[in-house]
Amino acid sequence: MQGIQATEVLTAVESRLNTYNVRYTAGRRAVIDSLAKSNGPLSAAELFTEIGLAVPLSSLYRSLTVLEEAGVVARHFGGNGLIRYELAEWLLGHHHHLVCTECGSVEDVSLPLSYENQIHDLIENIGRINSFKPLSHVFEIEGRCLSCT
Amino acid sequence: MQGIQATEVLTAVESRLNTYNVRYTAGRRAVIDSLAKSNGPLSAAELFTEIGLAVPLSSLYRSLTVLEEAGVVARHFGGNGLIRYELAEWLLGHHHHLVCTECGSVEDVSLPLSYENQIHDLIENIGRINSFKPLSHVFEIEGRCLSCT
DNA sequence: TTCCTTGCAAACGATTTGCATTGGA
DNA sequence: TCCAATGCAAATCGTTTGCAAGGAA
Repeated sequence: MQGIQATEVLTAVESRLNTYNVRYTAGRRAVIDSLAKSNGPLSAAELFTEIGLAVPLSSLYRSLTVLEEAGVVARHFGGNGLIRYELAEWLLGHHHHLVCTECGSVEDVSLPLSYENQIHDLIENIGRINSFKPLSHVFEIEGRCLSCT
Repeated sequence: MQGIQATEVLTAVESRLNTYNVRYTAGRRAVIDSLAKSNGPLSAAELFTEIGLAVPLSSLYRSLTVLEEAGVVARHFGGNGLIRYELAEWLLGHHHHLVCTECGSVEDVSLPLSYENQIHDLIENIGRINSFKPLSHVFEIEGRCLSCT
């Protein structure tokens, strides 16, 4: 994990929201806390049950929108068509996802640097071949997780 | 493109649907024709305007469901959260997607075999490291397409 | 006839929005 | 105080379904 430490996440988010003039309210804290605890991206529904019914769904969505605009949360459109949310890359570190086709869970994985370099070079070459300017990429592995084997 | 020739696609689909006892009706033909002409996956809405208003959306969705069950069409959950449809891999050949973050278009790309091998090996290794049994993968490159540069 | 397919309209789940109220700086 | 943030209910979007009518074997 090249991201900052878990304990630092909260203060990092707080200062970032300050510079964006966005209040760090209880509802938004609850979202950040849940995402920081999770070891994979969560859908709105998962966050809802996770947080408890204290925060209504509509507020949850509004929090997610605001937090995304402030750059502390990232949307993630993954296999199976669900929208999931996770902390932004500068907080969490660059990573990829293992998606279990059985139970639907999504787990973060960090790859060894040599693997990331390989992927990076591949993408550069593909972009060059196709006159396409690559900015980011989605690289997910689908399969069976340990508990679903 | 390791898929079969475009002219053969239609007859290949027809014989496959026959073995599945699924009729190859005008509406379904329209779907297959549009997908065969496209050089990237299409959403239901895109297919709708593409085909013309002759086929109502609900029938379009039903066609897509049937064609997917028969294995001639594949769903694809991509960036920006839209569900897009494309011909199955045995018709189209294995490929990846270039997703334009500007205009939202998705273009198919076939990679040189050596690249595919690299990706395959990477995935195998990652699976081994994480005790995760890889079955398939999503590898998409996001960036600016030629006309949006 | 019999079963598959279609069209329309209504239902549905996920997400967004309007508006009046609350709460923090 | 004042504006941002919230809660609720209603609206919206993409997709699915019930049901009755149409069409092929």
